[in-house]
Amino acid sequence: MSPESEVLDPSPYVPLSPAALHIVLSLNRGERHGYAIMSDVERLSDGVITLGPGTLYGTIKKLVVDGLIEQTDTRPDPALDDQRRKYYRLTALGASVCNAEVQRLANLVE
Amino acid sequence: MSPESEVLDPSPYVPLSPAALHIVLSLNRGERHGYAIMSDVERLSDGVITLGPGTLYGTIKKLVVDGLIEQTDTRPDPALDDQRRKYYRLTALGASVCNAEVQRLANLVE
DNA sequence: GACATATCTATCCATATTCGATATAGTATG
DNA sequence: CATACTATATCGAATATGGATAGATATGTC
Repeated sequence: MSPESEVLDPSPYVPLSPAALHIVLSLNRGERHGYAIMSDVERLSDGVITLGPGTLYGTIKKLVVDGLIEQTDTRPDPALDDQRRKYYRLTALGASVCNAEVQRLANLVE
Repeated sequence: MSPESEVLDPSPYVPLSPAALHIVLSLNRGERHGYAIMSDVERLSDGVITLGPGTLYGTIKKLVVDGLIEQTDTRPDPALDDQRRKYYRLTALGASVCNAEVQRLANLVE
């Protein structure tokens, strides 16, 4: 077991709360800002899952503190950008936790 | 749309809370009493999911009130029984919600 | 430009959910 | 009987969620 794989051990973070799971799954598809995550989750779940602002920004803050996601410096083309936005991406740890959660859920549904 | 299928509409109950989901999934495999549900969930999740007594019995009570599960009258062979146990099974509504949840999670993990 | 509307982040509070401690009692084993 | 395990149940603390509200920026339209 290499030191790196120990650092990336997802077990302390699984299971994720439902909100954290959906945020991580959305970021697993690519970098996004908060509001885009919310829209993404609602669209992909056909409106079944709706993250209120309290849940969205509160959970994002917690995921940053836990080191599962991080804010990015890179901004898109200024013509498409919006200065209010904060973009996030999965960390290596976050990707590890995401994979573990997907595996757990896949087992759950057989 | 028949009246029956409207009555069994799972949409007001999805998504289930994580604890409710695991209890319903366990009962989908057969009738069980509370403590057996707890052991079942822990075993099937390789110890990742542990339902404390507060979560277990509190969630069972809520699921009964909502009509997703119901207590059974039938007891097993007295030699194998334990009078303290309360056995539960899914209702038709509970089975409908279980299917909807499994479908939702399957979509989530692609 | 002026104006209304939509986007975007954020906090607050009420409610819902979960965890762990504690309690009580039946059952099994030696 | 004595001990450990099984089984249900409640309580309070901690955590998670939803909805109201706010305020700032961006976009569309006249």
